[in-house]
Amino acid sequence: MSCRSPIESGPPTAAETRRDVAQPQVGTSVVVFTLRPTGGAHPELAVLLVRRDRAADQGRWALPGGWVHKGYSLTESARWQLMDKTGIEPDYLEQLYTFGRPDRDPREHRIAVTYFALVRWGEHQLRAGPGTSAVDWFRVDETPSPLAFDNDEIIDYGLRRLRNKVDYAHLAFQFLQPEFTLAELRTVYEAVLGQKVDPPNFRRKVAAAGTVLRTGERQQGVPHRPASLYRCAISIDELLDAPPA
Amino acid sequence: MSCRSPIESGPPTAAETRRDVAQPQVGTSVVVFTLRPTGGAHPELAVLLVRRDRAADQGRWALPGGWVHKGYSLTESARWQLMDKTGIEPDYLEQLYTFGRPDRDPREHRIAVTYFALVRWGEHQLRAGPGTSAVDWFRVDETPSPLAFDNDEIIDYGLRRLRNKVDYAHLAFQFLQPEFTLAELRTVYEAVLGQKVDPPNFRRKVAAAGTVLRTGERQQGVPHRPASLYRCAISIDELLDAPPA
DNA sequence: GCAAAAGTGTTTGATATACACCCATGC
DNA sequence: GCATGGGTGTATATCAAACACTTTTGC
Repeated sequence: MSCRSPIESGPPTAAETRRDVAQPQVGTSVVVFTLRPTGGAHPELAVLLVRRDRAADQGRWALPGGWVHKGYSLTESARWQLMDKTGIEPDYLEQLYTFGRPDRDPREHRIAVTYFALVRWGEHQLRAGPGTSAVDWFRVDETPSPLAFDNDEIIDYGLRRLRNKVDYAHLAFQFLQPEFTLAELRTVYEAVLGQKVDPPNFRRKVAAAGTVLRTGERQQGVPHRPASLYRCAISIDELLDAPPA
Repeated sequence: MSCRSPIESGPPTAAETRRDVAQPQVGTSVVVFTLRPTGGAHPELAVLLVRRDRAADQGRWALPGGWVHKGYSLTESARWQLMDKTGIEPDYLEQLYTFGRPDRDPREHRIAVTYFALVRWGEHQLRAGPGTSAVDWFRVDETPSPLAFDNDEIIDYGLRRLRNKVDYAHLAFQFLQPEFTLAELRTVYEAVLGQKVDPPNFRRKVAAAGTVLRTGERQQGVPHRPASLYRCAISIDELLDAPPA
């Protein structure tokens, strides 16, 4: 218990500035979330996993990803690897964290630049790509344990980020159609946060934030008073992956 | 203005999963902040830069950093490169973001895993390391413009992160001795946030947060009522670089 | 009318801010 | 005493939560 420094481990090897020494491999991994209908009124938060077809944790489920190639940005790499391995092209993609412990992959030192992505349920056709024997969605609290490598840790972190950002930022729209009711928006919050939200207070909150606009249209064919429809009032470009804003 | 997707750029080349294609180089860069006394009552926030001695933006000031070597974690790499290039061994080191646009370095595609670090003024001896002709501190709002590569952008992001975390987390202690007065702690906040803070309210805020403890000792030799001394009540281990907590 | 969910209003408490005021020390 | 900053108290505004209540639709 101290506020001072615990200097860790020992000094490095001899030549530290030489660039001819071997570097770790670099890859991307993506935590893709979606909101899956349950039949009931409460959709559930699900994460996308692929079943590994190759050595090192073969048969285990893992996050989709792949290598980073020279000449392509990290975002491009993540997007393309995700498309290649799973068939999914996400609208929203944001960098999470970069994992680089030498022992996180048993074969060799491999750095993972991780992303998290949000997609609407049903808009994407799953297709298992090279190196994977299956692709599927799993409830975030029911992933097949243990996942490959340090992927449990990465999902935990992605989930934490999603929960932190959903109310202050405007990620919830990524799970909905362009027009939606406030009740639908609220169920997104509830599924992400894992708890009930008071409808009247939620209404005031989003109204005060100014992130939604009434379209003037109303819901139709429901066995109760029809709700007003809304659109999001902000551009996705305002919150895309750029970390420096 | 849309909440839907702007799919960017084109598809990748042919074989996406081959690992024998060239990968970008991987390095770390560190944004080191300190609180530098000014003679007056208000210390100023300063950032550490090195003058580049080699090709590609030679002569420009840049963030200290270097390559990542196989077998060492990213945190270790950042810490060692910082020690090697500047002589500084920071207590607090936290990952910021990973920059990887292919054009961020004119020579070749190079990924930068960036960190930010906090050190106490006067505790470290600056020493220019290999590849650098000088090391020095600069006020955050008076860095020699333009810095090398995309380093201005990286510093902006680090500063934003520091400002966001200083009040809710407990980074301010990293700028102070183990025992300090609340006035000293307040000047840290003021220097980081760039604005005045009301002393009575600040006192209540930190008291309510429970992040400080009275030592029972008091200031001595000041030409006014002596202030109580405090220690931080939390371990640095609780907030070190681990992103997943 | 009744059920069900939309939508409005009100009360309450917690929290942030502004600022008046007293306290303890060196000179 | 007086100046200076340490430290306390208090009034106000703002915001969040809880919940009673009214409205509008299908049946």
